[in-house]
Amino acid sequence: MKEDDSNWFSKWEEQLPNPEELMPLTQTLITPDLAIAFDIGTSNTPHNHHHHHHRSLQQPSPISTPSSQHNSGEFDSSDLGGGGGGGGGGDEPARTLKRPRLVWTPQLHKRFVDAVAHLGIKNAVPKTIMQLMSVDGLTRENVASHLQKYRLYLKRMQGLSSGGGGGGGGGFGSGGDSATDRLFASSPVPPHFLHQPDNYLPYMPAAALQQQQQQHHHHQQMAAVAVAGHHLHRHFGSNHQFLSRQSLQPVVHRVGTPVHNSVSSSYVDDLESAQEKKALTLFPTGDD
DNA sequence: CAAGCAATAT
DNA sequence: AATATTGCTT
Repeated sequence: MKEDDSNWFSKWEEQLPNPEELMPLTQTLITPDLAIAFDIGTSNTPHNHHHHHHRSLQQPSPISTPSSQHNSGEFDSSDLGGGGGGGGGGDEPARTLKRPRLVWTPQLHKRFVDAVAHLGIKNAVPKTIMQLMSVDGLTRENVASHLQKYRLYLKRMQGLSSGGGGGGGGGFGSGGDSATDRLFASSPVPPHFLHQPDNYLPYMPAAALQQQQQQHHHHQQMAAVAVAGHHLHRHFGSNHQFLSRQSLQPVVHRVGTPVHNSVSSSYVDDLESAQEKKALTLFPTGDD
């Protein structure tokens, strides 16, 4: 029996490239206008009239999508977002702008799980998780939706497996694992997730609580947001994945806060289940 | 308003 | 299928 395409696809998932490797980080992917136009609205920012809308939501990433193995670096990213893209005449699409669907890559999910783990179940609410993840482009709703699903996944698991559940690579319902579960299963589930949320870590989350949507730091953080231009099809031809990075804003960021943002830097993503034990230093504290 | 959750929509 | 969105409750 030959392993069908799913095989390479699976491997691709696991070996998921880190942003650093793929992203030359040549330019800001999301323009400030766009950024504020979109996600900030989640909290407040009633209305900013900005008649300037760039539609450069995504750029043709140099990334070879799994399917485009032999991509020639063509940018067919085309419209996307609508930005209206090319819409032609109308350049007032800002109102109807829709964000592309977020693709939860294993790496991104890992970040999500890490955030939840470090926050504790109790403090792990969408807004906080979102802030802790520090991923540009992530909205509260993105997280909320994912969190909901994730909780269902956890519950589902508590029922059938007490032992294999958390194991990275564990978690396989006997016959009940859907592809969705594969995503969730790709990251190690902290043990206390599966139990009753007894009061753990009564302290510590303080450092994590930052109020700011706008990111600061002009350094490498990890932002791996992939957006689907169209429906995801794992077929050759049309499949674009874009890794976006943090968009740096010219915003003056105050250093007056005695609290260090070590939050973001405290993250160390390690791929434990990876075949390769390449320890990814997402936050090279040394290169600073 | 934010969060949680089920149902529903795309 | 995977996410987003909506409705309703807390």
